[in-house]
Amino acid sequence: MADHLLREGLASATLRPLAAAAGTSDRMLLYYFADREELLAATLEAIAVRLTGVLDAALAADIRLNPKALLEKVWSTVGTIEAQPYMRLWLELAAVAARQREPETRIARAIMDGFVAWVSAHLDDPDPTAAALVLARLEGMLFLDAVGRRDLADLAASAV
Amino acid sequence: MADHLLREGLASATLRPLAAAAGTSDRMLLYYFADREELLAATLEAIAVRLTGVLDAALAADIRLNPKALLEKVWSTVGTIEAQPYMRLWLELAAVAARQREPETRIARAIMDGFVAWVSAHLDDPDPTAAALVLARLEGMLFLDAVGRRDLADLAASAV
DNA sequence: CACATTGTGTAGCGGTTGCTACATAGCGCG
DNA sequence: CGCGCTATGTAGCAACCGCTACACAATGTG
Repeated sequence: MADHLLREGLASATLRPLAAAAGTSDRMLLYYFADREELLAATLEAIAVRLTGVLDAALAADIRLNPKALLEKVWSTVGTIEAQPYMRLWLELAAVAARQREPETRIARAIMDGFVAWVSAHLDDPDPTAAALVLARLEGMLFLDAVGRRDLADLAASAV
Repeated sequence: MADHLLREGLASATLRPLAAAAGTSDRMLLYYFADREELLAATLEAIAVRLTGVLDAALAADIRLNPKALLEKVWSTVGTIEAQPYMRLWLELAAVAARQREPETRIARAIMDGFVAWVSAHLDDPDPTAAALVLARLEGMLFLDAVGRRDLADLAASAV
C-alpha cells in the first residue's frame, strides 16, 4: 500500500485500489482499520519511516556540515528521480495539511519536525535561524521543481 | 467560482458545487465549457490574474529592492491571513502539477514564471541566482507555514 | 466435542462523480 | 409570422466512493 500511495498519490488512494495493491479486498482493509483515515495514517507513517532511513543513510549521524554543504548534500539525495515519489507525496500531504484536515495535518507536522531535527543535528551552526534558512530554501527548491522550474532549484542549490 | 475554488480547494471543485456557487447548474457549466478541465483552467487563470493584481498593488512597478528587503515585503503580503486561500490553492496546484497532470502543470508553470519575472523585476541584483534564492526561500516559507511551522517561516523571513 | 473468536467472501447501500439525451422556452431575423 | 439559434430545465447514465450487513469457514480453547 505504501508503494501504491507513492506511485499514485493521496487523492487516488481509495479503498478498492489500495486493497488490490495489497492483494486483498476493501472489506478486509476496513476489518483491520477503523476507516480510510486510519489506514492512510498508518501507511503515511510507514512511508515517513522509510524516508527517514534514506536520509540517515545519506549522511552519518555524527557528521556536521556548514549550511551550503548540507544543502547540496540533501539536494543530491531528495532531488533525484528515485526520491521523486516521496517528494511528490510530501508536497501533496502539505497541500492537504494547509487546509487543517486530519490526520494529514498531524502527520505532516510530525514529518516536518523530524526534518527540522535532522537538519539541526547536521548543521555546524547551532542557531535555529540557520536551520530555518536551510529548510526554507530546500522546501522551496522542491516547490520550484514541482512546477517545472528545476533549473531555478538547481541554481538555488549551488548558490552560497 | 473563483471564490468557491479559493475557499474549498481544487479537490472539492466538482461540477455541482461549482454550479451552485455560480448560481447555475452543472448542465450549464458544461454548456459553456467543454469539460471540467477547461472550466478549472479558466477559473484558475482568473484567480492568477487577481493574485498578480495584489502583488502589483503591494509594490510599485519601478521599485527595486535588495533580496532581504524584497523578501520581507512579499512575505508581509502573501504571509497574511487574507492571502491564505491563495497560498493554499497555490500549494495544491503545485502538488497536482508535480504529477504532470494537465492543465494544472501548464497553469502552475505559467504562474511560477510570472512570479519569477515579478521578483526579477523588483530585485536590485540582476543575477538570476539572486531571484532563484529569493523565490526558493519564499516558497519554502509557504511550505513551512502550511505544515504548521509558521515560526520557522517567520525566522527565515527575517534572517539575512 | 462444543463453542467462541477471528478471518473472509458476496452483495449491496446511499451518495457523488463527470457527462449526456431530450425537450423546450425565448428571442432575433428574414 | 415562422424559422433557427441560443439557452436552460429535467432526468438519468455508468462508474466510483466509503462503508456495512450477512453468511460462513477456519481455528483455537474450555
